Amino acid sequence: MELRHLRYFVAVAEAGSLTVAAEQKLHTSQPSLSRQIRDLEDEIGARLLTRRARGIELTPAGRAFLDHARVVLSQVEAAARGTRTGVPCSRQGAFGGGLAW
Amino acid sequence: MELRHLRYFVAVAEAGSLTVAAEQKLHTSQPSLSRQIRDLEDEIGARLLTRRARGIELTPAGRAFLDHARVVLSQVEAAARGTRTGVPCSRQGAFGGGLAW
DNA sequence: AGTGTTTACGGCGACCGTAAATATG
DNA sequence: CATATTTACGGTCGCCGTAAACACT
Repeated sequence: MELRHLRYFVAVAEAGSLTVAAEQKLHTSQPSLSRQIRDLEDEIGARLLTRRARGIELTPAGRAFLDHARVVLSQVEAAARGTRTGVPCSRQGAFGGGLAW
Repeated sequence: MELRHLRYFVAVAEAGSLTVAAEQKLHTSQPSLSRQIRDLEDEIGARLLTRRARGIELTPAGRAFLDHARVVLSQVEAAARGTRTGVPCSRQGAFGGGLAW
């Protein structure tokens, strides 16, 4: 698993559609995104979203994983910025700037 | 940045050497590892370790980032396992099993 | 039929491994 | 001079994009 998978999954969950997430949020092709999400589900070993005729819907597992993914991504960003600027993590605000830890 | 960079950096920090980390922990080539660490430093915008004649040493920024990286990696693992098994994150032990969040 | 996702397939970029070069004590 | 890291250089694997096929309403 790579951060790319988390970024892709969050975008899909927020857009509610593979097509919309690919074109408007990730600026990649929809088939490529479909493959990455499939790979993520295979690695986790659980179905994260149900494919419907009009977009997708999150499974319970998908909703749980979405929370995890958001936290991880925000913390990665906070780690990079905090390390770069020398600001200790405990001084950073929660979410959008990462959690304090 | 990808999780690969975090995994590589943690291995190097724990081994205290690019060579040892590459051969014994990551089972990859040392030059490839060297490049990935360099890329990570470039993206963060800070030197994470000082190259010495006998292995490496962490900079203050490196020590800070190491803490971040460990937390992120453990949370990613916890997210995957928690989602797979259906166990809510709050029921998982801290470290080695990820933090509760 | 129309929207949306999946599968098939070729191209290209990035990581990787080997080998040579550089640095440090 | 020995150890360790960096740079150079091909090879190969995987991601990406286009096109066609499939599913559902």
